Amino acid sequence: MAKSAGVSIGYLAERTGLAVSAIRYYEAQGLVEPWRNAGGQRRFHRADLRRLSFVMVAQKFGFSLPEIHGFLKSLPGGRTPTKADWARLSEQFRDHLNARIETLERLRDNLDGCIGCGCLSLPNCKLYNPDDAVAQNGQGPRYLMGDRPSDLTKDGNRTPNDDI
Amino acid sequence: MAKSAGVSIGYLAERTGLAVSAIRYYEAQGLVEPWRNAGGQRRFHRADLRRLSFVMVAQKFGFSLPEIHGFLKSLPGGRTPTKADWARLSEQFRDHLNARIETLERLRDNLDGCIGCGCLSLPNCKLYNPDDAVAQNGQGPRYLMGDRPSDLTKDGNRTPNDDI
DNA sequence: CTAATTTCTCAACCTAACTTGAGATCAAGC
DNA sequence: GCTTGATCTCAAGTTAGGTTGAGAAATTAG
Repeated sequence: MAKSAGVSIGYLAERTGLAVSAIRYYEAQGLVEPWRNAGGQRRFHRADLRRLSFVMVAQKFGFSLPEIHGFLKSLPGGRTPTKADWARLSEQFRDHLNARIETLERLRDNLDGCIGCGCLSLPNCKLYNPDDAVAQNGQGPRYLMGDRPSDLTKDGNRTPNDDI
Repeated sequence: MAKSAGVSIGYLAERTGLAVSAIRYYEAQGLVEPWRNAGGQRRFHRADLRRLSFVMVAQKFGFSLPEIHGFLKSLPGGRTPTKADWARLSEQFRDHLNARIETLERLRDNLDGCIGCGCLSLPNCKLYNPDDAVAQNGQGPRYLMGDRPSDLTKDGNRTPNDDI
């Protein structure tokens, strides 16, 4: 059970293709927890190679680093994902991915239904529904196309075709 | 043909749901081009309501502001999109969306094929293919999981099961 | 032993799409 | 005329996921 010499950050960088700076950043985010050698340099477990690979795959599936942190913490003892862990986690991955695919398909279908409908001017346009937002940028616009519900009832004297 | 009084930035903000600051930002990006009144305040064409709506929809479909700028500039005379313009542009939107959906589906299918395969350790894992990246963040890791091709041939003395 | 690599820390920079704040001016209602 | 409220400019801040650079110390190669 003696703690082996461990591997250097440069080794992990070379093996994973990650930049050294990225690995340090991941440490800052709590995704890996190296110890230090006598000279103050980071030493990693060999298993961190798998851990970092897991991070890379999870990122590819659209998870944020905090979410990935959550996955890793959810493992018994915070261990590096094993084959069995991976089988369980990959289900979550697929659900996540399916949800994203569905959102995009709904958006596409609404677009199809909107071609030639004069769309951009209609309050009842399906693209109007804010809940269907792709929502990949947290701070995007809150409404899609004017006419908040209260607007129409409050403002009586507009010439209908004057707007938009 | 006299230039009408135009509408204020606050009016557009209220009608579109955009923040005033966002509309100013869009102006800085060249998406709208208001003129100024005597007091130096911005005045917009009513048609800019449709123009901004177009920007919002296009964003929802995953286009960047520079790309949207390109769409708007491509219109005859740089005009605000008409119904016919919209029909043409929406085809591009759909193509864009379909491409994104396909990428995600490929990723999901590769995941399905990988469950239980011990995946994260195999250089021939399908998730390894860098070209399949979701690529929504421009500066993600360049390789997925260690073992760059040259690595295996160069480094002769590794114990196979020692890695990852 | 010396030179060349690595690694260290820490702050600053990067992109995208905005927001926030300060301090000043403009426009509108009474 | 006066007081709100809207608008103005311009710089700086925000989030995510890192990168870059400076200057110093550790490690490795020969």
